Amino acid sequence: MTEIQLHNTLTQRKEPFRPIDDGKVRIYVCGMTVYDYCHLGHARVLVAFDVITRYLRHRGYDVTYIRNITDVDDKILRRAEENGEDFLVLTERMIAAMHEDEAALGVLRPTEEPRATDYIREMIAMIETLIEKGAAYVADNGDVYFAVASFDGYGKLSKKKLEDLIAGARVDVSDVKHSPADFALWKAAGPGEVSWPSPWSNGRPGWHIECSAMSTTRLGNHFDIHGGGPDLLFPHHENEIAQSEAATGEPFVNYWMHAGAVRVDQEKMSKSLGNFFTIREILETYPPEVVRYFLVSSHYRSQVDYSEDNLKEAERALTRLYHAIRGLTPDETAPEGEHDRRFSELMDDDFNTAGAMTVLHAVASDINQQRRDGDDTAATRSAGVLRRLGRALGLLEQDPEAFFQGGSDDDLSPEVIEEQIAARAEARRNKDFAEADRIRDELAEQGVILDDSREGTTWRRA
RNA sequence: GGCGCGGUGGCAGAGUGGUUAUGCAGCGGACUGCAACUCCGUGUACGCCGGUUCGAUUCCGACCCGCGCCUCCA
Repeated sequence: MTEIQLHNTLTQRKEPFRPIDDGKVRIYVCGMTVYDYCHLGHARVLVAFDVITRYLRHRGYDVTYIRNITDVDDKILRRAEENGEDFLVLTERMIAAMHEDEAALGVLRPTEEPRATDYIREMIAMIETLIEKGAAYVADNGDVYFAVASFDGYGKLSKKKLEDLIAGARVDVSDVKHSPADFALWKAAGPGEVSWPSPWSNGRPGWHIECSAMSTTRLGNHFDIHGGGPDLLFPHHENEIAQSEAATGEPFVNYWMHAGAVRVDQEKMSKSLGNFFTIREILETYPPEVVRYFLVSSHYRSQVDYSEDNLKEAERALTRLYHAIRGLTPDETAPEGEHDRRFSELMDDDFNTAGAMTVLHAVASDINQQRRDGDDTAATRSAGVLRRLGRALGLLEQDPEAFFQGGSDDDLSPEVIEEQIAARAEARRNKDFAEADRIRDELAEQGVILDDSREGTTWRRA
């Protein structure tokens, strides 16, 4: 068994993965800010780290996976105000929606999902420590800022130089910060704004401090992996390192992992650009597992382009895999063989899911051949291998019939389809091929495709 | 401007110092009443220019192009 190699943003290269505690992995991923529905970019991160944690478990690690929920911030408060609702009502609704979306995509729930509002006390304690250590200061207006210049390693993750950041910053004469690069740990609230009491002002936490407080509280000061979306690298993660290491005096995280961006029409999909597709929108057109297949079929660090063609292709490819196991009872006790070995080799190499996908297709080819040769025992075993490998990626977990025939209530019912198939079989027996073809065409128009075989006719929805 | 990533066959997308993944689409054949599905066969691609090498798509350098971050954003 080879050693897992993973790409570390900190060192910008692949490194052998060695957890701090043998056999245990502690991982923290920055989750959603819950003021709107999840878009495909969120799905990318959700699925990427779902695959990573699934695979680490598949390899036998005891994984503690923490993914936070940011349930208080300026965007949330603004949106709640626009909607004329309490921000807690908004965030509860969005959290429920997020859980629905991720469940649809086959994303397993993290070990824990801490919410920022439950960690205000820990954040205040951390800020107090930072002030005591001289790494933070209280501004005249009651805000608290992190003094970036006090932290030697600032910029080590994003490879930025402090001088450049200061030189490039916009000059704001009214700014209460000592340096333009300093960032807020605590923001004093205005009249009527949501706030919590603190030693400095009634206010709310800055964005970055919540992740430092939640990650170190749940996982300890020093843990293995920290992940997130590509745009969190700077400033969010850079600031997390500065705060956490300044406060604890310990190294924060060993491996930083960042997913690639999702693009649409040559531009990054993002909320600020307004060009995003929400997960629920996409699921109106494509089965959830197709969306997952699409995401998993490229490497987590590479950029992906959302397009109808790409989703359709993913659908055809996934159909091929399900078709291979359709009608079989996969034997998952099948001994591990060359395919398992190759799959692990690829996945060990920085979670190369795109490569691993070729193994799934190779197994599907085996199955198709074995079935054609009438070797049901071999086919059943191969199907077990396919199921096993698929599960490590969160794919092929459905009953094939559900995948092929699942539809909505306004679709043609299975009973009607079966009747039509019987009628067509009768016509074929009578050599009335015109009638047989008419029935087949009619079903096709309603999105039902017939597959004839020696054993009879099966159907699936287009 | 600073920092970083990438340019692979019709498309998507892995990978490798020499035997050219995989999927989709296409083409030929088998199967089929005809199709579909499936099977067999078929495609010699690695931005440009130099260098290293017996040999580079793969290593090094320059260049061109695209993208991301530098502001809230997964």
